[in-house]
Amino acid sequence: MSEFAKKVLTAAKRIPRGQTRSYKEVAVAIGQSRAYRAVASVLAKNIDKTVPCHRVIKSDGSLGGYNGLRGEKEELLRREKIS
DNA sequence: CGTATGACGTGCA
DNA sequence: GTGCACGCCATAC
Repeated sequence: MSEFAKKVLTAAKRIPRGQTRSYKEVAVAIGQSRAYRAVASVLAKNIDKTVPCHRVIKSDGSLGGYNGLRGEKEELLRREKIS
């Protein structure tokens, strides 16, 4: 796994439960603020269960994609946020 | 090695 | 406020 991907996954793991971070914020967190595109690509191809990638959303607050694991990103996030 | 694609973001109409 | 087009980085083919 590339270091970049590792950083992305780590950043995602650092996201507190009940909260969300935008792809751009994650990119900035790993030191590559302009790689938010790559962040999305990495997360898309690396569906790691150890990573709460469902907490990573778009900057405007939209859920974005999240396809692989459940497909119920909305409900999952909602449950975490409300709790 | 070069081209195309994607869970995006920002700007302009 | 919504929609379209361009730009960005890394990965896949």
